[in-house]
Amino acid sequence: MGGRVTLQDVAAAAGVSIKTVSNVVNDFDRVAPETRLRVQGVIDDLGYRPNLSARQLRSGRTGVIALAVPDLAARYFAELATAVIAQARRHAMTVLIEVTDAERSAELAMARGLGSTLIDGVILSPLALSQSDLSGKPGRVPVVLLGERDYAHTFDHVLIDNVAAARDATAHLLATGRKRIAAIGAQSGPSSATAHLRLCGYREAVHTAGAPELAELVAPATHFSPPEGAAAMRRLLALPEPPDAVFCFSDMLALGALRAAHEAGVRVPQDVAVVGFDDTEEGRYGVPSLTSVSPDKPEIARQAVALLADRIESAGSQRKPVRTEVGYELVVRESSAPATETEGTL
Amino acid sequence: MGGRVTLQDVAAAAGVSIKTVSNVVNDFDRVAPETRLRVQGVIDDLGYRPNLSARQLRSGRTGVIALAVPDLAARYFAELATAVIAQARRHAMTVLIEVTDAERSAELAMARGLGSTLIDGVILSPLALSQSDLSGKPGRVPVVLLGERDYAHTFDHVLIDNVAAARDATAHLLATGRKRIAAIGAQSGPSSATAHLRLCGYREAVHTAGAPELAELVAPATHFSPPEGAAAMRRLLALPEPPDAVFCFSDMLALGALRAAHEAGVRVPQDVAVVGFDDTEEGRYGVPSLTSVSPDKPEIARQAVALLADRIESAGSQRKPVRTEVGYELVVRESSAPATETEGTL
DNA sequence: ATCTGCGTGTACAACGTTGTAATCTGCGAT
DNA sequence: ATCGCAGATTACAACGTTGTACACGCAGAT
Repeated sequence: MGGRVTLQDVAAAAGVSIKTVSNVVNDFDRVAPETRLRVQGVIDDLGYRPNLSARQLRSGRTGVIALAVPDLAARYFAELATAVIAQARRHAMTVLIEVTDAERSAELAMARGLGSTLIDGVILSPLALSQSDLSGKPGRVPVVLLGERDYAHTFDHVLIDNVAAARDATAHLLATGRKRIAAIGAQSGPSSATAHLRLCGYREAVHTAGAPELAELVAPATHFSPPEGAAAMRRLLALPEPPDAVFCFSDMLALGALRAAHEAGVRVPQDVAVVGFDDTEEGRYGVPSLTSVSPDKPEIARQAVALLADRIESAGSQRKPVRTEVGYELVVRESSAPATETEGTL
Repeated sequence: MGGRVTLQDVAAAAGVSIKTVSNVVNDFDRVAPETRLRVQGVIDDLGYRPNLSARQLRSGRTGVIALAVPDLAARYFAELATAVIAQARRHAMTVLIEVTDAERSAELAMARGLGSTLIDGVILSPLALSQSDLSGKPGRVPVVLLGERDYAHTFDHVLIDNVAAARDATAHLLATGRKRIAAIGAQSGPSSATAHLRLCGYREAVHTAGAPELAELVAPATHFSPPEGAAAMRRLLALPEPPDAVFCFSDMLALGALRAAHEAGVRVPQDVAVVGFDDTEEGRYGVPSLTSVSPDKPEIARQAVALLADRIESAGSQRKPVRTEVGYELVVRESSAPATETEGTL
């Protein structure tokens, strides 16, 4: 089993030429059924496995795609990665995961197709990239972007309607009778498409409801992490008139916020309702369980891999970039239940 | 920038032979300083990047290692993966992540070095593999195992002392005055090394303290997931004499247990203390925050990558497999605070 | 002036695969 | 019997890289 078996070896053992074996392996049609059977037998016996390097060298393909995410430890991306790996398998592709640490340079490098030469394409989840970073020429390899607005139609692109989702989440809080809705996760600068879109949705909902939009209720966060969420929540709770609901731009922020509320002796959802974004498993099993916007991750993965695979197949053909929108859902759990109904739960 | 630049192109532009460029790229010594400088300049100008496929085809290396984990969405592995990626970068290697879904066949395939031919080596975190599965011949590629007992010294191997860690965790609960300590996460069958070791540690501690060891207090769990933890906790709480402390074999189990306790109106840590294992971030930000055994993940990653890199470098040389033990720490948080001290916190 | 030797640089082959084009076989049609 | 033809198989080259072996030029030694 140890030493590599090559086409050469199989060919010798089967008494045919290398190319015939290659044809069998690749399921080409110009092979007589009986030959095919015999060769296949030898392949199985010897345990032949094609050398991907040689294959790529010849054909330009490796069957490996890269998934570039800001942070793998962020549950959302771990779940997304799992979904992408599963989808890639269905396309007979392997996934190489890159962690960009949300650094602009790293994301840019991936978008340009640098990184490993081994990859056929990239699925990139940009956090730090601005629109102008990507508007330029596409790089060496096919790229599919995830989760942002369409970057000047330069790349294929899978996203959810962040504005609508944020609006729905905020509207839900208003519908449960909350009046002072805060937002956690605002980010300034051009590099923060996601945060910006969610903030827009939040504002739209607040505006539609005729509620006052107070600058003091919009809390910034540099990272979408629990510590940032906790810090922001502490600031909000320290206000003279604290909010009675908080819409967090990610579940990690929300978990931090829950934590801060707990420490401050503020009850969730009785005193303040909390809604997150991403619907990660830790939110589902938090105490209280977290209401959250749930993007359809499997569908995102399916679309992204399909688009990338298509782009790879038809290399050269100049298909126009596609923008695919994927659904989401607001999953209501304890953290935003109307104050009256929840008393009994405890 | 689009079309690939090859050694050929650089050589032509610099007026030297292909091999000389290759020598510059690989930092060989048979190149005159001035030539080196000139060639390097052209390389930079043209943006040459070596084709890894061709390189491997020739030299047998890709600079890509695989990390095979049971489940990427499990926070522990996501954090571990992040650490491994960081370490690999320091060795100029890229990481390809495989998800085995804790399936024996998939783990076995990785251990045998199947999967992609592109990889130079594998770091495998086995869950379902039994000792005998691995005792056989090592496969095609170097393999480093994580987190289990030493498999018959066939492979390099990085682990923490699971028995001691579990013993410490349990002893900690006993030290805070708990009497009836339950365990969640027991698994039967030969394929469950981790669970088995942690159960041993738990038993040792209970035994040492002279406490009665009750079979009813040991709850099994097929997966280390929140739902399983919650189900187990519900069963324990339904006992005529429920436990006053629970040692969970993973943080995910513990989070489920916390959840179940909350739903049952049982207070943590006042009524029942909970300790987890893995020290994942969601445990740290849970309510209450989770006491947990914290393996030194960065060190695990460092050792594993170093061992693998060494094994790859010295291919052929028959260095004996190494067993490296890495430290851990019990991080005490709210979920196991002595009942008296915590009253004020709420 | 020739030889030796060292410091540089180069030609060639090979890694395992696949696309192209050529060859071979057998069979029906002429 | 010969030709043509289609199906089946094969030879060859090439992908980009690196190890081996050799060639070149120039110094100092003979």
